[in-house]
Amino acid sequence: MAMHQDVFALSVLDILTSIAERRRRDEHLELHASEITVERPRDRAHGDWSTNAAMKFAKRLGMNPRELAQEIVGGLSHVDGIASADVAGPGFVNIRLDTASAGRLAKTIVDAGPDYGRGDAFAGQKINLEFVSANPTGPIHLGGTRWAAVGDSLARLLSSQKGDVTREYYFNDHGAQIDRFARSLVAAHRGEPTPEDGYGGSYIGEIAQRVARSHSGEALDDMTLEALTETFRATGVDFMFGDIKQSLRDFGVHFDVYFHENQLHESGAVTRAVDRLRSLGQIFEKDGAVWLRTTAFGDDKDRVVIKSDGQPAYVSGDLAYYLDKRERGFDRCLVMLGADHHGYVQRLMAMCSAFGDEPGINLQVLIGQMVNLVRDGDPVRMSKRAGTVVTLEDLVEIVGVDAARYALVRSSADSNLDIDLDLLEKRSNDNPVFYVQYAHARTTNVARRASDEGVTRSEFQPQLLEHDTESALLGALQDFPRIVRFAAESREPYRVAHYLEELAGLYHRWYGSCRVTPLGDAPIEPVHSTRLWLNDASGQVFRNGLDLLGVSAPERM
RNA sequence: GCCCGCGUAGCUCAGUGGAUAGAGCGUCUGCCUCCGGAGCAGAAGGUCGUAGGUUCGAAUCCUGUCGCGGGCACCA
Repeated sequence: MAMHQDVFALSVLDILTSIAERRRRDEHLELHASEITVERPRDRAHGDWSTNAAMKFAKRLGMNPRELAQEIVGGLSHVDGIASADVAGPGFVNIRLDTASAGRLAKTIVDAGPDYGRGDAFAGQKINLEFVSANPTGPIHLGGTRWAAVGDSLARLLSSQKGDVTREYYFNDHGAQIDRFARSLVAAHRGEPTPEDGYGGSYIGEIAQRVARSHSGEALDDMTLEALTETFRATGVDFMFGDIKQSLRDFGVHFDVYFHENQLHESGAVTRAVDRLRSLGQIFEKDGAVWLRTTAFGDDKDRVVIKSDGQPAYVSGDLAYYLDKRERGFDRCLVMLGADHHGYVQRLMAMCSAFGDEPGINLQVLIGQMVNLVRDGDPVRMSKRAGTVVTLEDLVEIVGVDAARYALVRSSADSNLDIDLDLLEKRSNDNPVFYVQYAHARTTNVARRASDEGVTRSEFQPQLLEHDTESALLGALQDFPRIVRFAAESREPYRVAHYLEELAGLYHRWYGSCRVTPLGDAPIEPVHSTRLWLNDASGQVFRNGLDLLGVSAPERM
């Protein structure tokens, strides 16, 4: 498929080079294709493509920008596929495609089908994407839900670019928070109040009952407190984790690997990681503890790896886990963390450097800001099951999977997000996700009607796609592969959602202006079948885009 | 005190140094005699927190400052 953008950039480069040679100023000039940007103008009235090359290079060529722009226009007017080029404003060059050249895209997309938008930007890369990783001490809260939606979508984006992606969940079943969870279960079982540092919420009672039922043949009451706590710990964690997995499945998110922290400690991986760092000269001992010299890599203080009581500190698990991922062959480890863990990032990066790896390449940490549910302008904090936090299940129950995933994935993770339940729940028809889904449903409906009336994709005459709304729609359709690639590279799935909303608007406008089935008894003409190609191409892009977000593309609504 | 993120329309948010700063919702006015009105056309609504700086050009980059959120353990 010819990428107009790239072709035009090369043409501009040729023109600039020949001007430079003519003016014998090439000895002062270094021209690189990467410096020339051919972009979509924000305002479509300015044309299909636009370049600011004249303004950027005017000084270096010793010309004024508009004069240079005029020369570029002269050169571009002979390029294949260009209908016209004009100088505008301070020296922009605006390019307009001829309609046949632009319209051929409709057939290209239909022929490519689900492959339209795929690329190979991440070909050959083995990527580990770790996300959610919520502790099995309670249901997944909203922050984890955001990561489930964003992480799953990011995995789809990276895969669409030929990345070899493994989705991984780090199951933290080792530390003190599990002890508190176990004590809370035991207290609930015995009808005692929740321990001061324990977990509240009705789910604790539920899990405690399920644990008791599953051990009904055994004499729980005769056990020592220690044995009882051990029983509730092991079985309770299993139940809790089963619930979490079920919630994620219901949310449409699956993981390839559930990695248990326990196995790092049991397999000696922690010791091996420390030994490795020691041999690299990054370890020292002080006050009876074993330290990692993270200050050598920008951390604000050194970190304890093995505490003076001989127990491994929390970091040691991450050291071992990272080394394990690298040994499993992942060149790129992506880790998604909530904003409440962002203080940890510098430490992780220092750790990566200590192993001799490159932070930002071999290890990248993505931080997501907090999510709040809001109703009537006030934060919603109560959950039926968990008491003080809102959970994934709560959100899905209220608004459904599609609306929940879409709302969480459509904003940049860098922003604190307030989700308005009034909007998602009461007026769900006006929700952006429905706007996009309806556009898709409309494409299938138009195709159905066309088929009933005898309009088929028998003819394709792209020069007939000449309406303003058609060139705007084609322009957006052509952007899709670029958007997908950019979203994957910047790890920002929300860009796909933003794009789809824009595309939906353009499609609806086109629908209002251009008919696929003729009015009344009017005959079926080539323009109708050609428009059916455009309609079906639009539907295909909606499907491909929604699929990248993990949101369904219904045929009827 | 130090570190990270964010301050853009009434609300929720886009805006990859470019042209008149955008979308959805909300408000107001039109459009169902034919492919689904969950739609379209139009109106109103902005000191891009604030003060400087860099640049031909700044919402965007830099510095200060104010506000909001989050974090600063031999806890996990």
